Amino acid sequence: MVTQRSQRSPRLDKKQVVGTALRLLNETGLDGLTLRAIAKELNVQAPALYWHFKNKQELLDEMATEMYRRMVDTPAAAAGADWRERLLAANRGLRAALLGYRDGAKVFSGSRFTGTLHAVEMERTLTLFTEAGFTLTQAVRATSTTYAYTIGFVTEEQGVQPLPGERREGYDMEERARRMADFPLSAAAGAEIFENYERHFEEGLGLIVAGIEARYGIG
Amino acid sequence: MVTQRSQRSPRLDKKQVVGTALRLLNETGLDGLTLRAIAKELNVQAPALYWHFKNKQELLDEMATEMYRRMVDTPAAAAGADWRERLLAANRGLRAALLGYRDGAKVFSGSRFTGTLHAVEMERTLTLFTEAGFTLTQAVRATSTTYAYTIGFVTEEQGVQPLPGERREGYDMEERARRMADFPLSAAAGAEIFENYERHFEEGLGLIVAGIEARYGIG
DNA sequence: ACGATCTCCTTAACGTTGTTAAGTTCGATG
DNA sequence: CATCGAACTTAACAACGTTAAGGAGATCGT
Repeated sequence: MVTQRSQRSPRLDKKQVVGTALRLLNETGLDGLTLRAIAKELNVQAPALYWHFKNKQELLDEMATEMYRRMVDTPAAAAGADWRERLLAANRGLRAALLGYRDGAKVFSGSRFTGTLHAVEMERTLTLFTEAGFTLTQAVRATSTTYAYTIGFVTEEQGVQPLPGERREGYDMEERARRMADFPLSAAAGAEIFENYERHFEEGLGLIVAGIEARYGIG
Repeated sequence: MVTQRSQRSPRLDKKQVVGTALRLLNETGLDGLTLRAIAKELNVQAPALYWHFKNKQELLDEMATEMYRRMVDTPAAAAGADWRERLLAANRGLRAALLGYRDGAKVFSGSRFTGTLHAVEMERTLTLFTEAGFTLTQAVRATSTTYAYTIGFVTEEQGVQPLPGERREGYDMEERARRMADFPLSAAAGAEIFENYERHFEEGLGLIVAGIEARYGIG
């Protein structure tokens, strides 16, 4: 039987698969991201992927790691000499990275990093914080509190707005207003919550930074 | 053919299905929570569930709503006359509710509430906050910042520790210490992060509360 | 009392999914 | 040039969510 590979493409490697999967993620969403779809995009049959990955979760782990890698490579996300600038930049960068992919927050929080890049970055951050006067415990709590906030925030955000510009079905503001007729404050709050995610995120992040300053006495 | 129902149980209703599904969730996890498994538990065939729910997502939405309902019914979670006590109680209650079910945070953040109970509760909270001196915008941001934090925190927590006491594979502390040999601060931070979730959560929540006080000037 | 109707479930089946087993191609190596 | 291992293929499996069609049993109007 004739070989099926219509296109004589060079051999697959992990990086290529991960890159294709990430690109496809934006078109299909996490639910639609099947191994067969990824394989088709690579002119390959689905089981071929099992040569490079133990299973789908391992591919997802690699995707999350690649998302993180690209985030770190973004100059803005790694900037900041002062601890406060760094904290802001890191979390803005994280949010931007997650928003860069449909269901980005879900992929991220459902996977585990491979390699040690995240450790390198963590070490750098903790060093900067302890040198700024934080104890190690304080440094850990400051950074992981904002981290949890950002992950939670974007998870919510992408539940409503899968990609910037799009809007998930069932989030019709008019219909919401109708159901909220008996709850005036909540109705008014809706506009605050479901619009202007950017500003909303900044404000929350600012609250946490203010709390760190107040609580740990480091201005 | 003889009827297959071995046990002449009374008829199904939504509440019963949701309750069974929630109980089963703790045994199987979200991945193992199949319609067939739920149906078997109810001595029913899988398609029977489609009489009560449009699809699986609608059942998950109902499960999330029921989780919320039980949370609100817990006295501790609804307590607090002062805004600060209320904020603490609400988020401790939320975390406890999520930890009550395996993959609770995932179920919660992947679903949408049905009914208007959450609106009732939101209205109550926003009323309390505005009466305490917050503007509506401030009230919304204070509450939803802590909400995002809690969701994000427990998502992380359950990624490592599916149920209190259990521990997901791949989170062996010894092996982690070995990989972190070149990153002393991060290695030391590990103990801080992966143990003592309770205290860690409280500390982060405290940071946000302190930030709200500092930023909005409401003591 | 009795057929009609509606509710709630059953059986059967479909297409898709992740994954495994076994065989095939092909470039590098001895 | 034969050999061998890496990197694929085809074929198949069990399990999943979901739909279609039908059947039992209570309820109701007459």
